[in-house]
Amino acid sequence: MTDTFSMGEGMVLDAETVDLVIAGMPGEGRFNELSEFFKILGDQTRLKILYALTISEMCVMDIAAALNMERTAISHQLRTLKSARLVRARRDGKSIYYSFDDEHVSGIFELSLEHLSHKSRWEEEA
Amino acid sequence: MTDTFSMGEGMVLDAETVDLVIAGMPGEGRFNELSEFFKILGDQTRLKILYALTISEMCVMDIAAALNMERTAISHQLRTLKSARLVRARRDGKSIYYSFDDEHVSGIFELSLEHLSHKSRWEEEA
DNA sequence: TAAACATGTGAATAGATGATCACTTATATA
DNA sequence: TATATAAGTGATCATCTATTCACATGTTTA
Repeated sequence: MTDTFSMGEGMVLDAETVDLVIAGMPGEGRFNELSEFFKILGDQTRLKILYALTISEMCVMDIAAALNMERTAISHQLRTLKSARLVRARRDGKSIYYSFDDEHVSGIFELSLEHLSHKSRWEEEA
Repeated sequence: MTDTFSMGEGMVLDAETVDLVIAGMPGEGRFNELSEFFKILGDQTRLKILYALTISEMCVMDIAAALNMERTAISHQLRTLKSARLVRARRDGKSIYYSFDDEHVSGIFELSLEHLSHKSRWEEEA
């Protein structure tokens, strides 16, 4: 038996593995960044906006028209995407045009799309 | 002026782009799968569990000990991860051991970790 | 079989979130 | 400058979600 106490939480079965996990565990801030990033992608409206921006930079009203949604809803989501530095805004007259903030981000996004569409389990069950 | 109506929603500035986006837009189900997948990854506890499982398969109490969290909380999240087919359960006596459901999933996960840790903006601001 | 152990489950609660509405800001133009 | 246009903002509301608590299920072993 390798049972032992750890972190004042109670018995563990495999103390060695638990210690390994704890030792290698990334910091709290790291997990926070990661989860925040995925949270942003965890919304259909935002995903659709990002998809639209892979076609071309677009102004708010055109995005709203393409997604058949209210402008304010799009505006709110664009604000979220902008805060997360996923998209960038550029003013041109009365309109404001949005696009991916950089290729790095659009890269991650398109790569995720690719991997998940690659005949995965999620596809099978649709 | 290329202004025109589209989808009964109102004026658009660039009808061509809007139509392009609409034409190429993946189905609703597709976006649903995608957002569901990212939603799962958009939680610190679940990310930590997944990280732990990259080290080794583990039982519930050991995961709870490693993350310094209550067992029921871990149990609930494991249920979520299992429903999403991200992890698999294997009973061994009193314990139930969890691991990644397949390499495809752990691949996506580790790849995401890699890409985001690659000196991205999120790192800079931490 | 009874007790101990590992995990699962459902209800409850607090906190987060997305869409909508009314309103404001900013720009262009008649 | 007054009006129209495009977008942003703050409050509200309905919904969702992560954790906790009390308890149930399933397994081992004394």
